[in-house]
Amino acid sequence: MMRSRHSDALRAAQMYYLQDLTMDAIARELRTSRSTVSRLLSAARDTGLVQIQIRNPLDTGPELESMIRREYNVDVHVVPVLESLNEAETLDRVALQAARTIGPLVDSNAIIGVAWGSTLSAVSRHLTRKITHDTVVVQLNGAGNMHTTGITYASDIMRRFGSAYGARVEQFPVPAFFDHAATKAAMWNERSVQRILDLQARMSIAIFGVGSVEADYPSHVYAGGYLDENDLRMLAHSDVVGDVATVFFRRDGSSDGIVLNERSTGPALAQLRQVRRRICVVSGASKINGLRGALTAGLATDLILDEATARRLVGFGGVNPANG
Amino acid sequence: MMRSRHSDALRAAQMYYLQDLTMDAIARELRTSRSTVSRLLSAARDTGLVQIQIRNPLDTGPELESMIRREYNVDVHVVPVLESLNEAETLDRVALQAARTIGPLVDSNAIIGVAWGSTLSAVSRHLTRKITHDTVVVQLNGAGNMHTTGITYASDIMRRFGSAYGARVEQFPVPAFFDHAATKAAMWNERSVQRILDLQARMSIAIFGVGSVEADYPSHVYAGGYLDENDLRMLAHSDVVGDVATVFFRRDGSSDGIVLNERSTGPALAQLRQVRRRICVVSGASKINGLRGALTAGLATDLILDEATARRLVGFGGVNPANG
DNA sequence: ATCCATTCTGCACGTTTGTGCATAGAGCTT
DNA sequence: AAGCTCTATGCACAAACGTGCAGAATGGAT
Repeated sequence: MMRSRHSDALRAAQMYYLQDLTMDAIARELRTSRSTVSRLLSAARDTGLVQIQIRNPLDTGPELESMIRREYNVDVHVVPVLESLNEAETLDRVALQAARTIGPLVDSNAIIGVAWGSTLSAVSRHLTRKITHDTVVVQLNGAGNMHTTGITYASDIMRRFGSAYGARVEQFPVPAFFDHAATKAAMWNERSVQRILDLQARMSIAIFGVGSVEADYPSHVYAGGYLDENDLRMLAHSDVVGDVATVFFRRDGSSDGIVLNERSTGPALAQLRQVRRRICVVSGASKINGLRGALTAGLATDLILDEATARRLVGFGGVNPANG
Repeated sequence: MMRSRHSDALRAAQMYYLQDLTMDAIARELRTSRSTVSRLLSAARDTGLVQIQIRNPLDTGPELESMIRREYNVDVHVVPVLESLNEAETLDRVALQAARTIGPLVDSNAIIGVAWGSTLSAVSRHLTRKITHDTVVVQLNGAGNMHTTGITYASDIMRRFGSAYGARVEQFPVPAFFDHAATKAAMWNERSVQRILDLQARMSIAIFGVGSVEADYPSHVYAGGYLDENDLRMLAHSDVVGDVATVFFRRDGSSDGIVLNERSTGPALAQLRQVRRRICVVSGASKINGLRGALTAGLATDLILDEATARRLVGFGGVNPANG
């Protein structure tokens, strides 16, 4: 019969996770083999039928988390990672845990704003499926640059989000930065663009990393041909420490008077702050300055980051980064 | 150091459930043995650090559930149970799954109304701990009868709820039924009683079973010395099919004119319906008539019941009970 | 300092679970 | 119906896991 696959997975999950039966016992009840049950359960996890959450009671959590929470008024998820791991492995584990953490927050009718970048790309590879309805994934900022339209790169990320949650995907086919602010103004009056802007204005969840000017290996934005020498010099003179979705800010969280933002296609910081749930994912301690700025700017409601970075964020463990 | 126990459990849980590391790998990172990690994880589950939920996508669930959902407008959790199990084993498995299902719904600042009875007693034995703050567990109806004050029986249930969620427990030290409605009216003006009534009025969650007049082995209420022959005769003449928290109702969900209710200490059905989340737990197909009435009366927002009963509820599988 | 009681730990063993592979079955085409 | 492809199943083995037990560690009490 057709009922089998999905419905058996549901039954198996209930019996396994809620009634503590062994797979063997479940196999007998479902009249199948134990290995099938094992696979049913694994399917149940992969499709989001089983949701596993770790909730750490806010006040009893480790010192580190509560310090960050207090200082920046943000929900922190510190990802335990051995300090000996290299950047790539760390990113992978942060991304995996971020994906698992995000899953339960996504619900039907959500409008999910997604940025792009190496962090988001890693996260998008680890998303677990979850069946939702009328969910929309909308791209936060353009991805084109002087060399490519950026569409494939950014759209891979978007597509993964979309298929994980069964959501409609709305791409934003513009460059990351316009050459002229006037072009942006013109485009922003196009109805095709306004549809996207309207979705962004109604986002219920935003997911993004941070770019940091001083990062060891600089974010895409600062190295990938998005900005010319003029731009970079201008950034240096504006005390910019980092960006979120290609919108720049200073150490104190301010962004007024940064001319590059007038040509950027990301949502203004003030608009981003309107979003109910703003999830920032950070891996790698070298992003610390950008992260500090983003948090000071109040851009995130939830922060997922690796342990080493968390430690540096509150100032102990590791070299305290020079800052000017 | 002291950080160890709780905080290690948290780290272990994150690494195990969110990063898919093996216990072996976690043991190495935490510099301990694999068996310790196994125990840490089991502690994490027991203390509610790890929350596992089964969410069945509403529209894709098995036919049975959606039929009930449509007909009674209630969130259904059908507990898969072999038909060959006896009543006690079925109750145990329903109760276990109910306890696991309730856990994630309980949050800080909740006011949880709890009824008593064999079902609730079973549920209370299976609750998993979860750390919350300023949560209150309040008894829905008195438990005294002609022979005992009922305090130990009901309070065992209440105490288990209280300690599972770290909640304050408010007992309701009155008989299940007053002999005279006037006594109830007088008591209801007592400030000590009003404190309880006030809590009940502010409940955010109510958890109860149903009593059914025609059950194979009748609920406590109908056999336990709570009602005298007069009362029972009166019930029969009022077409009563069952009760929730010792408040009676008819097959069509109505309860007006049932005089016994004027002497009962449970919350009026209209008041119960005000509660945001009303969880009804039912095990045993013989409660079918009471259950139908309760659902028709709109008493529950969530229904947890065994498969056999669910099947009878929608009319197939098993003898359709005679009704008058 | 010593003793005791309690809790925690690691080992060793048996149990439970994941998975590669060969086979059976389902669905389609001709 | 035969032939094909693609998926689902069960077996068998290896990996991962839970737990009784004995010894180590901890924290009082004397």
